Order: sequence, then C-alpha cells, then structure tokens
Amino acid sequence: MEEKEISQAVISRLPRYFRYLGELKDGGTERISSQELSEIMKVTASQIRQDFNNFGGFGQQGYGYNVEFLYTEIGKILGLHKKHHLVLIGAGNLGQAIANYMNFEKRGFIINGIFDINKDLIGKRVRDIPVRPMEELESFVKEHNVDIGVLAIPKEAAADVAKRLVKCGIHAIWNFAHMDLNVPKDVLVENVHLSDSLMKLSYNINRCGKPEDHK
Amino acid sequence: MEEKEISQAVISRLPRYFRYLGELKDGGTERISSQELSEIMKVTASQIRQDFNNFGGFGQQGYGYNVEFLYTEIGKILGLHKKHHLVLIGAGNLGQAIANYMNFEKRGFIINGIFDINKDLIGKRVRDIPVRPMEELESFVKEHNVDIGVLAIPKEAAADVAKRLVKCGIHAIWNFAHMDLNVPKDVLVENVHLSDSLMKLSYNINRCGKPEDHK
DNA sequence: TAGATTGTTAATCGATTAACAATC
DNA sequence: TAGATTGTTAATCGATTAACAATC
Repeated sequence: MEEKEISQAVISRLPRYFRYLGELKDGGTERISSQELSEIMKVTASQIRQDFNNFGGFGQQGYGYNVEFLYTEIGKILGLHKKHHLVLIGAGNLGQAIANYMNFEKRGFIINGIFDINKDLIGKRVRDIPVRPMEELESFVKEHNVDIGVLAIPKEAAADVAKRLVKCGIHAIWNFAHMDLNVPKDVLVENVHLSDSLMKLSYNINRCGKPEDHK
Repeated sequence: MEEKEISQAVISRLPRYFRYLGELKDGGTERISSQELSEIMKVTASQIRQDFNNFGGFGQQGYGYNVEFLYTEIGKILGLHKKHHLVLIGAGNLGQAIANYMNFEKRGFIINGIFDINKDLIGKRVRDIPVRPMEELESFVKEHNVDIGVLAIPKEAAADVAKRLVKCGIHAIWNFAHMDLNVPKDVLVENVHLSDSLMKLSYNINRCGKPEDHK
C-alpha cells in the first residue's frame, strides 16, 4: 500500500484535535461536522477535512463525523492505544514535575525508572518510584523494555546521557534540556525548550504592544 | 517606516539562533558566515540570511556576521534587554520547577509573585518568594507592574484564572495548562502543552519504527 | 583589485484554502 | 428523493531555497 508521507504540520495538529474531541465526547456530543468543529477550534473546515483524510475516510457524507469513533481513531494514529515505557533522567524539580504531571499514565505512558546523579536523591521515591543511581541506567533500560528516555537534566549533562541512552537501544528522547541533541538519524527527539517558548512570548510582547520598539 | 509583518515561522527560529550564537560567543568565535552557521545548525544558509534580513542588515559582504553583535541584536529583537515581571499561578510541582528553572532571571524574566489556592502552600517559600493566596492576585498584579502571567495549574482552573489576569490588565500569558485559553485578541498566549508534545513523539515512534502499524 | 559573502530578487516547493463532484 | 456534508481536486498563498548582483 502507498505510504504517503504525512507532514509534521499535520501531526502537530493531531493532539489538539484529540483534545477537543475528548472534550466533546465527554460532553455527550455524538456527531460533529467539519464546519462545527472548525468554529470551536478556530481553524478552517477545509483544513480539518484535509487533515483527517490523510489517514483515510473517518466521516460520512451528509452526516459528518462520529465523535467517539474519530476520537478513538486519532488516539490510535497517535499511538495511544499502546503502552510506552519511559525512563526519566533527572529527579530535580522539573523531573519531579514531569513524573507527577503524569496523568500521562492513563494515556499509556508509564515511567518505569527514575535516575539521578545526585546521591541525596537516590532512594527517594517520586510517585512511588525510587530514584536510582545513573550507574544502573543501562541494565535497567535493557531489562524493562524501555521506549522513551526523558531528559530533565542540565544541558551540560544532556549530550552524554543522550549518548548512553542511544547506545543501549533507545530510539526516542523527550528532551527538556536546553540544547539540541546530536543523535543518529534513526533516533527521534522531541524537544521542549521552555526558554525558547518564553522568548517567543517576549518577542510578541515587544512587537504587539509597542510596534516600533526594538530599534 | 514600513512595518512588514514578520512570520511566526521566523520568530520561532530566533531563540535557536540566539542559543547557538551564545555558545559561539562563549566559545570565543568572533565572526561566522551564514554558510558555517548553516552547517552547525543544520539549516540552509539561505534561510539564515533571509531570517536575519527581516530585521535589517546584520552582516557585511565578504566578511560574514560578527557573532557578538548578532547575538546582542537578536537578544534585543527578542526583547531580552528589557525586564519582564511575572506572576506564577500554581506552586505545585510544575510551578516550582518553573520557578527554579528560572535562570530565566538572567535573561530579565523576574518572578515577582507566586500564588496558589492550596492553603498548605501559602507562606511557603519557593526560591525565596513566598506563596500568596489567590485573593491577593489582583492587587499584587496592579502594584508590581506585572507583564506576564504564568499558568501552572490544572485545566479546570485555567479559564477562570486567565480571565482574572486579563481583567487586571495582563496582556501575556505563558500557559502550561492542558487547554486552549479563550482570551481577547489583544492578549498574547504562548502555550506549552506537554502532553501534545509527548503525543507527537508517540506518533513518530509508531510511524518510524514500524511503518504500517496504525491500521 | 580580487575574493568572499552578504542582501535581495526570482524560482520552487509545500501547505492552506476554496470549490465542487461524489455519496450518504 | 432532496439536503447535507464529506472526500478530493484545483487554486492560492506563503515559506523555503536557489541564484546572483551588490559591496565590503
């Protein structure tokens, strides 16, 4: 079967669709047209139909889309019907926040292990998961069939840890460190660069507030 | 003077340029050509020159760009030469992580106040800033000339708090809550949707790993 | 001056939107 | 069947890349 490449622009929108459809479903809406959805989400109906059609026909002419079905299908496309096993590197504030924020768990993202170099943190439990020393990383990853490495460590340590993760077979890294990782191209990296995001906001404050201000 | 609108695509790239230029500067590099930078950053030299030229000529033919100058200029464009005053709403794990992660401070982002509904947290100090009760939000914002509201609270509370922030004059929200905010169009919202990011990663794992797998 | 590299225009590519025929 | 709304093709728009003249 033809494997038409789907653009990252489309993929970036899927979680948002998923979110809105989840809310509609929970609110008891059974069906929705691209037109209605476009008004709620503030995008064009055309884009919605194009996006969904990348994955085959989810709708029905004259009817629209079944909310629950569409929700489930997008969930599947996003791989949320499968379990993912994660290790979290870095049990500092951010690491703990990620671990706790994790009602991700109900979406199939399970933190198997937490690691840190800081001896004071080792043995401590975050969300009932003990913090382990970095030395155990490799053996742990291999034993537990880990999918995803989460980097919640300072940028100084990130390159080294990423390398270790890749070496023991991890193909996906969720990177909160303040740098770009240099990994083989079969390794996926999804970055969350908080300061980039804040700078973008800062730019727009400057611009929109007082137009000519950066001179 | 003509105010040509700069696309968000360009703006999204500025923090990354800023990051790399900072590193080059710290590493002692004085000048760099778009060609050299393109190799380091893995983008085209053409895009680099186009991006910079949105803001006027930062380079010099036959020479390239002065790293320090370019770094400073992009910093200014991003508004990093000005101080920003923030209030953080939500002193849970994520809120604390954000507050502590804040070597943002050296970039001019100053957390003036931290707020929470949880009575147990009130009075507690995060980074030496006391957590205040939500009742004090409005008066605090007005007193301290606050620019940016940071929402590190559950989505259930987000809409309401956003409304309160807008009402007392805040025009920029850095939103970590798991929902889109509905605000007047003169209010800027920069979202950090962690779960959207993780889902994107999940999609790509499914796709790249085993091509035909979502059926 | 000659060589290098920008600034900028033109060409290409991709993504979004519009339109409409297919069909439920 | 008639009305509604999708799936899909065509048109538009914007962003990226290529090319090259300007100039340091």
